[in-house]
Formats: sequence, C-alpha cells, structure tokens
Amino acid sequence: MKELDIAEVARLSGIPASALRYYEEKGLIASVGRRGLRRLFDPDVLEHLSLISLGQAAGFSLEELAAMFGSDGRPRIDRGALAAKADALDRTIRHLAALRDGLRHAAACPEADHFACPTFRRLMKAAAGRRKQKGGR
Amino acid sequence: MKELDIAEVARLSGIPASALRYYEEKGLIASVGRRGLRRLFDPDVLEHLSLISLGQAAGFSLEELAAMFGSDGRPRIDRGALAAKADALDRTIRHLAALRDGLRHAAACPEADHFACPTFRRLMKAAAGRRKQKGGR
DNA sequence: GGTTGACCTCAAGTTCACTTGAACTTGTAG
DNA sequence: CTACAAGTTCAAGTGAACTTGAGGTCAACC
Repeated sequence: MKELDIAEVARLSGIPASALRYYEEKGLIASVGRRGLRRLFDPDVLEHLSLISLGQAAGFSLEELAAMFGSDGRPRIDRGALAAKADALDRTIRHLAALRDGLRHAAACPEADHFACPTFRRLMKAAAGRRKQKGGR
Repeated sequence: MKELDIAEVARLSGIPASALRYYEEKGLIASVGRRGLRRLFDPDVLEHLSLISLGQAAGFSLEELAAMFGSDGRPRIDRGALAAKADALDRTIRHLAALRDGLRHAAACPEADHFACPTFRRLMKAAAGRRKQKGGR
C-alpha cells in the first residue's frame, strides 16, 4: 500500500489539503483513486507538486502550468513552446540577477542616495525592460 | 517643461494609467504636482516603475516593494534587510535556472516520457524545495 | 468663450489562488 | 456496534492587484 492520503501529501509537500483539492479540480494533479470518499495519491504527485510550486515562482499561472504539464506532470505541449518558455524564463532570470546585484550593492554601498550611485543605476538599467510578454509574467 | 502626463508615463512604461493611480495611492510612486487636476510626473518615475515591475517579477508584493523603495524609488530599508532580500532572490534565481534547464531539456530530449528521463528528474530535484519562506513569494 | 476630450475621484466589480464553513460520510479504534 | 477523527462536497469569503463605470472638472484649441 504505497498510496498517500491527502494529509500525507500536504505534510510532505507543505501544501495545504485545501490547495491540493483545488489543484485537482483545476486539472493540475490527479488522485489515483479513492478509499471510500478519500482520495489516494501516488507518491509521484510530490515531484509533480514541486514542479508546480516552481512554475508558480517563475510567474506562470496555474492555467499555464496545467497546459505545460498535464495532471500527470509530464511536459505536454510541443517542444517549440517549451523552448520558448525556457527562453522567456531565461530573460526573467537575467533581470532578476541584475536586481539581486542591485540590492546587494545597495546593502553594501556607503553612498546615501543610491540613485546617485552609478553602480546602482547601471544595474537597474540592465534590469529594466520587462512587461508585456505573455510567457514570462 | 519636462514633466510627463499620466498618459505619457503609461505609454512609455507600458503600465495602464489606472495602475499608475493605484500605485500612487499605495505610495509606490509620487507625482511631482498637478496641472489643474492632472498629475504631473518626473521622468525619473519611469526608472522607478521598471524597478517595481522587476520586483513584482521577483515575487515581491507591492507592499514589500513600497517598504524596500519609497515613493522616491531609493532603497529605504536597512542594509541587513536588503541583503536578506537579495539572498532570497538569489535562491529563487537558482531554482528558476534549474526549471529553465529542465524545460530546455524537455524541449530537446527525444525521450517520450520526461519523468523517466534521468536528466529531467535530476534537474527537477535540484529545483525543488520552495514554499514557505517569507521573502521569496 | 464655449466645446471637447483627456484627466479626475470614488465605489464597485473582476480575476486568481486559495481558504473557510457548514453539513455530510466513512474507515478504523475501542 | 458506536464513536469519531479525518476525510468529503459545495458555496461563499478573502486578499492582492487591478479594472471599469458613472459622474465631474478643466486646460487647450477653435
């Protein structure tokens, strides 16, 4: 008996049971069956859930994630679309890295007014230019 | 006359005027004055707005961003907190990089079932373990 | 100096991602 | 066999981040 109870899944994944039911309803995950009324989950669902959390952190909506990975967690859409998502993500990452460096500099720089600091300005300039591309939030 | 009309700011930043008013109300940006009823913005607001968009993409809430940078766009909170934000962001970035690699691999890998592919599994394992740290969404 | 259209305010509505509550069912322990 | 803790459904509520609509104002052009 390897199947997991919803409470087990919640505990192991850190995601509340209510959210797990919501995900199932939205087609992001699937239970393998029921014991009475109670859902049973395959342990694989845990891996799948970390993929979902990850995708959310990347700025993808649950709907997008459902399109990208089915309720089975396997990449689903065509390779071109996956590659495009990867590229969008890559751009996001570069911008975030610049923001990180900017914050780190702001934390270290003795300059009072960071917007006067050329290093900070340069980093922020590098970080700019997001918004309005459908794949990357 | 260098001040920008809200429509100009909207056009240049790609952010709708309604959102700009909302940001002002929330203390994320400031207008330099009014011409009659109409807000006038300093061009600097554009830089500030890209910082906001960036912060959002990084998973920070508007409230957090307001705390991090005032309505003037200058880093505001103490250096320790900024450094902590930078560290949280850095962790996020690493996870996203793993997701990007996973997607890229999924797009390229000839394997039909990606969850059977060791490369994909390894990448997803590396990407896991987000959720429940207050600074990173 | 009147019209006009872009801006204003304020309240209410929308979407997303969940959470909460009420009422109900059921496997397991005693 | 009864009790009950832990699950279930379904509807409604929540908070964040905006958007939309109604009704009002006013700077600028003709």
